[in-house]
Amino acid sequence: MENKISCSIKIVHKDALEKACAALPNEDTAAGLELFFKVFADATRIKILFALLSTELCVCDLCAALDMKQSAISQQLRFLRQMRLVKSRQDGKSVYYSLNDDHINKILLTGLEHISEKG
Amino acid sequence: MENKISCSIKIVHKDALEKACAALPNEDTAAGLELFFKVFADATRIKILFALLSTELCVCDLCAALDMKQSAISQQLRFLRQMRLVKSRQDGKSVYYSLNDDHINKILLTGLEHISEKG
DNA sequence: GCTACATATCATCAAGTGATAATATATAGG
DNA sequence: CCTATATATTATCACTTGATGATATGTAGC
Repeated sequence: MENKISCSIKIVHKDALEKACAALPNEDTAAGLELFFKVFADATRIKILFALLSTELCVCDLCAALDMKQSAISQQLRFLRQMRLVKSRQDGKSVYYSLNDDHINKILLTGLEHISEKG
Repeated sequence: MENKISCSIKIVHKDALEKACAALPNEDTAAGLELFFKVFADATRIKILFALLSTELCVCDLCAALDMKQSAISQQLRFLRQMRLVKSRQDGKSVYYSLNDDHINKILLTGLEHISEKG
């Protein structure tokens, strides 16, 4: 029998299963991680963040840099603002966006390292 | 005129725009980063990775630990395998999965740090 | 070969996502 | 106040995604 027990229908490995369950994050943590990584899981948002790494930019600048429609940029900026990754300040008719999180650079670099390692 | 030039319709900031464009990743890099982060942008995959951090597990174990259908687990495992984040070995009728990437722990920790900082 | 079990794959479907066009809001200048 | 510009918001739509059920593949024991 080694370390196997019957679990309703299937056979599972008792010790391993207990370890696995103990290692699992709770639902809130899992959802939080999912949301955190989702922010970076989109090419448009990634480009916006890279652009803002170099300098503060208004919405128009981002539209020009990414060659995308203003509404699309604004929508992604709203998401990034809600996630507290960017902040905005108004000056005249323009709204200037800049990064609001010191870790963004590190996070993006982690990703870059990873994809450069894989062929 | 400060630093503004006319760009087709809108007004952009020349210096800032040049910096932003220079900072942009190319399409391949952006797509690679998007894919990389997408792997972690799903609660089911996150749970699988956490579970595998603790020990090697067969598909059945993961189904039990996450309380999900076998086909759903297998699909996510296939994706993780294609991304080279996990590897599998067959032993009898079971297939055992384990992590195939040293950075997974670090990446997950980065996410955990980040969400714990935000209220 | 037949059966039982474990895993993989496939088809389907509901939900989420992101770009677009259209519209609304806000600001500056006359 | 009226106009032009900049940004935000909304509705729509095509596309993606992830879970499910059904089915196929594969392995072990008889």
